[in-house]
Amino acid sequence: MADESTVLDLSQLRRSCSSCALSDLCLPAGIGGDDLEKLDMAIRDKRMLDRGGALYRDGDPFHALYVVRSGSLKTFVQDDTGAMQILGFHLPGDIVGFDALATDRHVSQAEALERSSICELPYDRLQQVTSEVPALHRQLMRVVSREVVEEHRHTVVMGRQQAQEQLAIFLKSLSDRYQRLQRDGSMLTLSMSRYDIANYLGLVVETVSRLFSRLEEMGVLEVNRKAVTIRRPDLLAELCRSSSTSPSRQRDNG
Amino acid sequence: MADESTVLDLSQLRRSCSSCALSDLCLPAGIGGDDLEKLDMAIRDKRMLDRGGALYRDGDPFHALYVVRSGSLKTFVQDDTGAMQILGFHLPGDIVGFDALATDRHVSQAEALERSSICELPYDRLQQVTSEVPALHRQLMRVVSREVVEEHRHTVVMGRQQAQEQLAIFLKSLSDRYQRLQRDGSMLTLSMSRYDIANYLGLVVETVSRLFSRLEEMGVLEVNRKAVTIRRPDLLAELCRSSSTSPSRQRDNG
DNA sequence: CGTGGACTTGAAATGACTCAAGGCCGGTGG
DNA sequence: CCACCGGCCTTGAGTCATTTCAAGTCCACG
Repeated sequence: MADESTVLDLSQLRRSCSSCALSDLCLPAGIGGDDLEKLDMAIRDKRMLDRGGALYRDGDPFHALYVVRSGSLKTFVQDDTGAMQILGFHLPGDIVGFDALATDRHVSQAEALERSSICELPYDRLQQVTSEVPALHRQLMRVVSREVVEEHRHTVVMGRQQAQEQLAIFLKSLSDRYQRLQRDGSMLTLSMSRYDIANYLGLVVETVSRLFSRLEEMGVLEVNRKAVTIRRPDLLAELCRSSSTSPSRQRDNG
Repeated sequence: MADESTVLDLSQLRRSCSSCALSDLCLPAGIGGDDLEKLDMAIRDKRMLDRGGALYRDGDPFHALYVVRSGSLKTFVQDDTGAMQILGFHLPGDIVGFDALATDRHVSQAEALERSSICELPYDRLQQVTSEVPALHRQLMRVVSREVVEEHRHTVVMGRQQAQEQLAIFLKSLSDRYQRLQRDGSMLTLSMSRYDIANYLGLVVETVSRLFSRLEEMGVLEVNRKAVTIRRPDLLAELCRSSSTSPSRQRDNG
């Protein structure tokens, strides 16, 4: 799966949403034949990023949206002291860069977690196509809305009081995303570090490490560095909503 | 401020983005005269909500975006057990409802925190106008991008380890929003309950209550139920980045 | 004036953090 | 090929902030 991009002929993959396995996940979803050709015209050459390579940095002028083709990214913000907060992990089919639309400058950063291939969608070309293809406009709004909903999910995870619950939800959601990509949802390859996971969840790395060990002891997971196997999906699902019985968060008491 | 909406003539306010004090904050920002008229056509009658009144519920079919004109809202999700997670608090000029664009159904809820006046923007009309006014399309993307960035901010707050820091940032950000609305940023009226604040930050209500007391003891705030006065903005700003010296979150160690 | 919900406060329990040490692995250079 | 190094990860012990549990107060409202 990791070397897919190196095996395929790069030039062949240029401008070919129709031939892309992700077409029904990312932008072209629900867009017909002729319009798809027009969309292809808006896509610039793919871009390869090595692990740690930056797709964009805080303050960069906005000029494109990006689709992950293979590999994975993290997006994050850093405050003036250099403290980082991870905003999301992005798998193939995910689109990043929406943060810059408001101010024409990126206000977050995107970085490859492993060798990754990225589709670049220059925004001026995209706008041009959008004006010709109303369906694409609608689709673009859908995609950015998906982003909003995805961040709601992140908020819900961070709002949990129990760290174990947070990690369980994180793993389950990763598993779900794997399945949507036709991968085996029980065999996760965590391209992000434990530090990243901890940061994403608002925890410290030791807590995350201990939780992995605990979940392994419980027989839920089999952990081997970055390779995590979900042995008991049923138990994992259980843990996602276990101690949600805390009364203060229980209801809508406004 | 709370009775502004009742003082003004309701019918006069209908379809009048140009006469709205919020015009440079919400959708019409950066849209010229003629186009503004067209936009006005997309706006349906205003809607009043009483405290606790629902603007939309989880599962409701999508048909409009909403602008807060006066008052305030909270948006939140509830899981199957009824546990709530607050996603945001929304002041005049804020637009809500973007969550539904992806699936044509709302996947969150919006509820008034006090008597509030809402502009309704039926999406089909909006789309119609959008096709005639390209600048509006661009503006719409800007606005939803602002939403994305705003949620990033929420994520950063929730990621903090110290509850006091979280509350300080929450109050400071509320103060900043007040100032953008030409209000006195040092006199906050918390229309949301302590439960809501706690939930929004991922804490329990007792912790929030204690923190208010502590901040008052420290001379930072003067707390009087829902009325909070910021006595020492300098100290408050200090607290926002105080204990950010925790090493695990410090840098980008991926 | 009484009731109920929101809020506050105290005391105790606990789960996550901090600090510290050690293990593991991949990469590098001899 | 092996030894060394450094970063990532794990584990342990102790501390502490936050949660939990339990009263009790305040205020709005009927």
